[in-house]
Order: sequence, then C-alpha cells, then structure tokens
Amino acid sequence: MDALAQVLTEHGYEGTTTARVAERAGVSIGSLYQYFPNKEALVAALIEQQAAKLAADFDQALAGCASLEDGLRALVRTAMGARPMDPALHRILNEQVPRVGRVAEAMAASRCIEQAIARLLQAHRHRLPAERDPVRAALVLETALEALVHKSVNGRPELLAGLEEELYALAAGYLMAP
Amino acid sequence: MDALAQVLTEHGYEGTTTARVAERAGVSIGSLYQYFPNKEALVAALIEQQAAKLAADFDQALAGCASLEDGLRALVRTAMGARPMDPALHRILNEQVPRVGRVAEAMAASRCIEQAIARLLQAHRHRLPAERDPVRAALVLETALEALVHKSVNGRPELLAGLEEELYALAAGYLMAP
DNA sequence: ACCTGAACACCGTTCAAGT
DNA sequence: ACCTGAACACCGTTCAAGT
Repeated sequence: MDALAQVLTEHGYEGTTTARVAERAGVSIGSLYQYFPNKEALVAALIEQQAAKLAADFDQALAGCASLEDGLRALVRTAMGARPMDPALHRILNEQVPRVGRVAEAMAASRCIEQAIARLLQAHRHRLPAERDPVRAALVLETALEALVHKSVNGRPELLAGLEEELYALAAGYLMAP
Repeated sequence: MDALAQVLTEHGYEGTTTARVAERAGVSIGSLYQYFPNKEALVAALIEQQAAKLAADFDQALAGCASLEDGLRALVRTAMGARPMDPALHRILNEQVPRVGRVAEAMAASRCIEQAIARLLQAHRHRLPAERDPVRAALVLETALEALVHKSVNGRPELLAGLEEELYALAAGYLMAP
C-alpha cells in the first residue's frame, strides 16, 4: 500500500504500472499477484483503507455533540478537513472510485458516514420539519458536502475561502427551513 | 462520435478499444488517428458534445423565469432531466470526466451552467441575504445538484423518489435562510 | 491529400521453474 | 508454501506503402 501510494503520487494513475509498484515494494511482480488478483483490486485496497479512516473521523467528530448546531459545525469541519495526507493522492484515488469494481467497500465507508450523520439528525429530529426524513437528509448532506469540498480542493480553489460558512448555511438552511 | 457512443455503451470504458471504434465507424485505425491524436481526445470530444448540449438546456430553462421560486423549480427540473440519452452512457462519460485532460471544455460547459444560475440569482438578488454572493451561490448550487442527481441515477436509486422536492428545499433553504 | 493495416512499444497477467 | 521473472496476450499508436 505504501509503495502504491508513492507511485500513484509520483506518476499518476496511468503511469502507475504493476511492475513499478512491485519494484518499489521490493518484491517481484509475481509476488504482487499472489496477494492482489489484479491492478484494480490493488487500487481498491488503498481506497478502502483511506475511506475507512475517513469514516472513523466522522464517527468521532459527531459522537458527542450537544446541539444540532454544534453537530453541523463539526460535520462541516470534518468534511473540510478530510484531506488526510497528500491532496494529490486523494484526488487521484477519488477519480478512480467510480471505476473500481462495484464501488464495493468505498461505498460501505460512505454509508458509515451517512449513518453517523443520520444519528446526529435523529437525535435532534424535533428540530427538523416534519417532511425532512433524517436518513434521507443524511444522504443528501453527505453527497452535497463531499462534492463541494472535492470541487474546491480540485479545480476551483476560489471556493475554498469562506467555504466553511457556506457549507454551514447550506446544511442549516436545508434542515431548518420553514 | 456515434460509433464511440455505441461501443462505450456495449463494452464499457475498458472494453472500448480504438480498434473497435474504428471498425464500428467503418474506417481503418489509421484514419481514426488522423482525426484524433489519441483515445483520450476521442472520449473528450464526446464529453464536450454532451456537456454543450446540457449547458444549452440550462440556458433555455432559466432564461425567462419571472420569480426566484419559478427559477429554482426550473433549475431543479432541468438538473433532474439531465439524462439526455442512454443513462448508462452518461454514467460512463461522467466517470471519465476527471481523467480527461485538464477537464478542458467539459469544465467550460459547467461554467456556462453556473453563469446561467448566477444570472437568475442576480436578477433576484434583493431576495437573498446580504452575505450570499450570487456567483458563489451559483457554483455551490450547480455542484450540489449535479452530485445529488448523479448519485441518485447511479448507485442509490432510493434517492430518486421525491428527489425533486428535496433539491428544491436544499436550494431554497440555502438561498433564503434568515 | 487521404487511407490502410502490419508492426512496434508497452502493460497487465500468468505459470513453469526455483527456493 | 512462497517467490521469481521470462513469456503471453492485448491495446494504443505509428508509419511506410498504397490510392
């Protein structure tokens, strides 16, 4: 995994050959194929590793929030701080997510995050309008925040300044509208 | 472009070889490379074609909206109806967008859509809170709606039922919050 | 001017042989 | 049991030869 992360960062996805990863890891190409059935599975393993770490971050951040407002602020902060190590690596992996298998376990981590958000919303459901289902709202928020952080990190850096307040307004307006 | 679209739909991105596209188009592989420098440029051309069409849809839908509410409803409807032809093809192309060149012209279409939304918001800026910048809000809305429609079409179909009202609540709550 | 397709370079994957 | 790397299959791309 470390060798893969290094090669991806240095050469991008297309430039990442199984031979290069094996060489960097100090094993033969045959050995690599003993542990991973193909290149896709190799990349998927790294994606799952990062996704699991991210899901744990959300779980921890949202666990003990007293008010809905505190919870939303923690949610926004965690979403924005979700640039674990190298942003370039994060970007490369994100681009590969849709193409890796059935999105498999990366989707599982995404569902974990949704569930953490859903628990927060359920704990304060008396604050939400009647028509706002907490589980569905959690999916909406996770998707929207993830897309906005992603776009601001990659491609549209002018979004980054003041994004935190913007995301809070988006979440709060959606959840607590008349 | 037609041959490419067919082969992509039938075989997916990995299964789409330049040889197969050339064969389907009824030309030799050499001819294909006379018009497109490489496979990426070939796919990029199809992406640009679809993106331009989408941008035109938004321009038209948002042009003559009397009220902000009408405009937002048109925005949500257009975003949801943005499944031009084959949804499978749309999905395959979307997955390739981040990997195609500098995102080049697909990004240009995305900016056209943002500008169409920004014009709508600017026309009704007296309805927005003072801290809500129309240009930035347009970028936020475009990103969030696109991500939610994309996720509901691909991967999470349970989102689709009632999504239109959900998106409207998200947009209206964000724009017209206290 | 434009087309053709055999040939080339390269990469993912396998498997017979080694330890 | 596990490792090795030459060999294979396949795909993107080129270019000498044809029209």
